[in-house]
Amino acid sequence: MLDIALIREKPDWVKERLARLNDAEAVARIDTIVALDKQRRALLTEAEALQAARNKLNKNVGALRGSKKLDEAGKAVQAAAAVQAIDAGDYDAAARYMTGETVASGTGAADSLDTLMAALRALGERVETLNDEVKGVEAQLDEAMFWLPNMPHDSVPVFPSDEHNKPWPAEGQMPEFDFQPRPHWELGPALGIIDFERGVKLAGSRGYVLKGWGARLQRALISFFLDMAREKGFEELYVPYFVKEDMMFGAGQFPKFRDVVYFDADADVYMLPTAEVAITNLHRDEILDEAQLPLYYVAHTPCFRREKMSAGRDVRGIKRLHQFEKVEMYKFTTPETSYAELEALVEAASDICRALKIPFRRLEIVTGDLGFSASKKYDVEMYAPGCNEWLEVSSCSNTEDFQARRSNIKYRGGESKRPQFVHTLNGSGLATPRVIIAILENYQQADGSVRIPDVLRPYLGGAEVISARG
RNA sequence: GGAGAGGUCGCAUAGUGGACUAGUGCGCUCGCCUGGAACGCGAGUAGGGUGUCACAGCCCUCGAGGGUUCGAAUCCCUCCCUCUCCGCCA
Repeated sequence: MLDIALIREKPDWVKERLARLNDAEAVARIDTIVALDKQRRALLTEAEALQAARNKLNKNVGALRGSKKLDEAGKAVQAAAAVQAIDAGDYDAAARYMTGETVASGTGAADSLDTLMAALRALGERVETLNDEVKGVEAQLDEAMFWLPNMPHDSVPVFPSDEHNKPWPAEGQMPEFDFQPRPHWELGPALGIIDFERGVKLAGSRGYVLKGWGARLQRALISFFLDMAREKGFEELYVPYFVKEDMMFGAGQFPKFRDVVYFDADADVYMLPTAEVAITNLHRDEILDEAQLPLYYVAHTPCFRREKMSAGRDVRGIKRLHQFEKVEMYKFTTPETSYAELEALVEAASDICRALKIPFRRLEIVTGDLGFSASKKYDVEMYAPGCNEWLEVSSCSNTEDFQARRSNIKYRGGESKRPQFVHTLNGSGLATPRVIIAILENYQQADGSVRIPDVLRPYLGGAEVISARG
């Protein structure tokens, strides 16, 4: 969510930023938002003035009805005058007649008090009508605001699409083979550690089963990832794998990416497409102390994605799946430190690649490929020689206060008066089974066996090689 | 899943139709007192919206949403959550 006040004050500046995303729809939305905001405030002024009048008159009517100074005839006279004032729109005068502060002249009919009640009822109904109008406009405004993507940081290269994402120089030793390296979709089944046929039998397209060393390798990786993060100060979390709808809005998945998630209509909950959704909302509706920041969290969860948009793409192997495992690192920070924290986050992901001794590179994401929530984003890609691809194993983003606004997460600074929004960052550290692809393809040997990276051996009982013999 | 009790300010509690402009205690902050502290005394102590140069002011929020009423923390309905007991269960 962007700041409505910023849009109100500098619509053209915001448009220019959004234009960098190559998202014409987002830019066009600004005019709609400005108009709705204006309409909302005009209605609100009117509604609140009337509401204030109603509150005051309702309070005074009790005083009039219960007045000991006035007899019935006297009350009728005051009531009649009050009704006249209300009809004329002079609510202050009406209030004074009702308290007896202004003594009315003339006569009052016997039913003047009833007439006054009716006038108050009518006033109440007008307030309700106006409030409904305000709510209607607010709903439209919220809808428009929720569809608006985040603005790119000034440092993000301005290009229209992912073809222009800027790779940094690769790090690590590129593997050299004296044989033709095989892709993982051959190695896995040959080793008996990936079973595609039975996976599809169980779950349909993109289903897979990891067996034996495949399953153990994944479990080892997850433990290793969590340990790496913990050593860097991330607190480990175990979170729900499904969340309520508001959480999906809070993290920026909804409304735009509604069709990528699995939904339990009966319980009205959504399966996580990433742990980021759960962790973002961990501190929803909270005001944190500045002294608590930065907060570092890490969680391992499965991730469920329908991959509707990419039906037919990457159907081979275990690169793009409906279900995969990911260790997610997450930070809540102050605005001052979030960009330094982003660099540290990418380094944390890179350190895992270094420890596994797999060649990797950082990809600087351009404006046209930033996604919905990020202000700035880096991907980390591992090289896979078998399929000759760079595999995205991590994506690290600073969303600035975009998610914090949606989830209402603030902090109170030392001296500062008003709570302000935190910045949130997320980065995979890392995702599997993609890392399994990289291990199989980088560590394969001529006989089809695969060496186990040194750092994982302690997690696998000291084993050094995975071979078809088991 | 069944039966019952409950959800009010950071925490604890009061509040059964208008005086609630939500009281009190604790906690916290500031001041006075003190050589310094404790005690005591005094003041302050939510969030959001609107508005303003900034204040002020006004509006909303007592789990959520509806309803009754001139007026709802308070009465009615629906839902959510928590607790106790029972049943089932890794």
